[in-house]
Amino acid sequence: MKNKERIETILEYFNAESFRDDLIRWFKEEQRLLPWRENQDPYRVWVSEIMLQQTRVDTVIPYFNYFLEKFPNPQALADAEEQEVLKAWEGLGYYSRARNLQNAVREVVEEYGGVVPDNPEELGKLKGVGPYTKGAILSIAYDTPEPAVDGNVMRVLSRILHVEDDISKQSTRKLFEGLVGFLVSRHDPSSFNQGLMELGALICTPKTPSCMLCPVQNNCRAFEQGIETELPIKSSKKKQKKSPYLLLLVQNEKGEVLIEKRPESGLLASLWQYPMVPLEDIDKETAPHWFFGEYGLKIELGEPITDIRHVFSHLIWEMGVVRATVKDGELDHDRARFINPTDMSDLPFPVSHQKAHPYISQ
DNA sequence: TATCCGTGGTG
DNA sequence: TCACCAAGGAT
Repeated sequence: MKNKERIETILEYFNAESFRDDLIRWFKEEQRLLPWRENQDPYRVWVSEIMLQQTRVDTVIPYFNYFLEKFPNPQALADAEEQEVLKAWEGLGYYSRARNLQNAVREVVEEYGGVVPDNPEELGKLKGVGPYTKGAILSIAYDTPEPAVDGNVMRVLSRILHVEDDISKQSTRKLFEGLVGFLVSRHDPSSFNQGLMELGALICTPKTPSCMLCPVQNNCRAFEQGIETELPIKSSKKKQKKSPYLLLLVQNEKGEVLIEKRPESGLLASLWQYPMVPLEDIDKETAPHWFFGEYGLKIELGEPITDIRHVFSHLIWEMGVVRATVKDGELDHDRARFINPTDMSDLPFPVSHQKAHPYISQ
């Protein structure tokens, strides 16, 4: 297995014993007192892990307390109406978590006598229980040495072990599960897994980690090299923002078409384009008669021609192309002019070709 | 594999 | 102001 070789390479000169001991010692001394840490009740651990998915600890605490007051055990949650459960979840977000949790709890009540399974196979089949939650329940509630890899763990171990894999890729999580599988304490897997997450939450934070306070600083390769803020590698999949426009083909009495020059700096600097108006700036009351104030023209909108979509790395223009004719006024603008369409025969023409650029180089 | 699912905090 | 998140999972 290729992953196994990588794991062995990564851990070859790593002092796992020292790391484990320091981490667990620190966790036992410094861990926050949280409601779900009062005992090892698998049901409480389960509920807490679901609530904590993509959700801050401070946000979860009051919900957790209320939820367990209302549904103190699997039977109580199984017997409740779904609307009752959703009501208790109201404001937490990701409401499918609540529905899945209740469905899974009902399955536990019916299939396992109300006892949360203590093995990976049965646990992993439950709705809403993925690889992380499965490992968290097994290790925290049942002291089983299973990896529980979440965002904290990947960030912490990326730094500790100097792993440069992109943590936004799903395959990377498997690498870290393999690494934790070797590193996890057989003696106290609960404190080890929780310690990794607690370290990520309190010390090894995303932007400005408190390395001077870190209990495992001596075993951190990123700190040793001064690159802790460079890790983890995470390809920001920030989705392109969509910007809807109206692209106007404004014709004067000679049949010429209006084009404008973009600003000299910024996106597509100094390139010519057909006038584009953000859709949100258009007053639908005045359409189709429209005073094109910026250019000193009064125009009348014609029929829509087509839609053009232009994708940049960081944004998307979605342009509705509309024909328009000049009704009145004189062009008065230093960065706009009318051009004879036949002069543009060799230039990209956005109307006739969907994939062509909406702007004109010159 | 990429997207979607919610909300409130933050630099 | 606003992108980026914070103990993921389902599809």
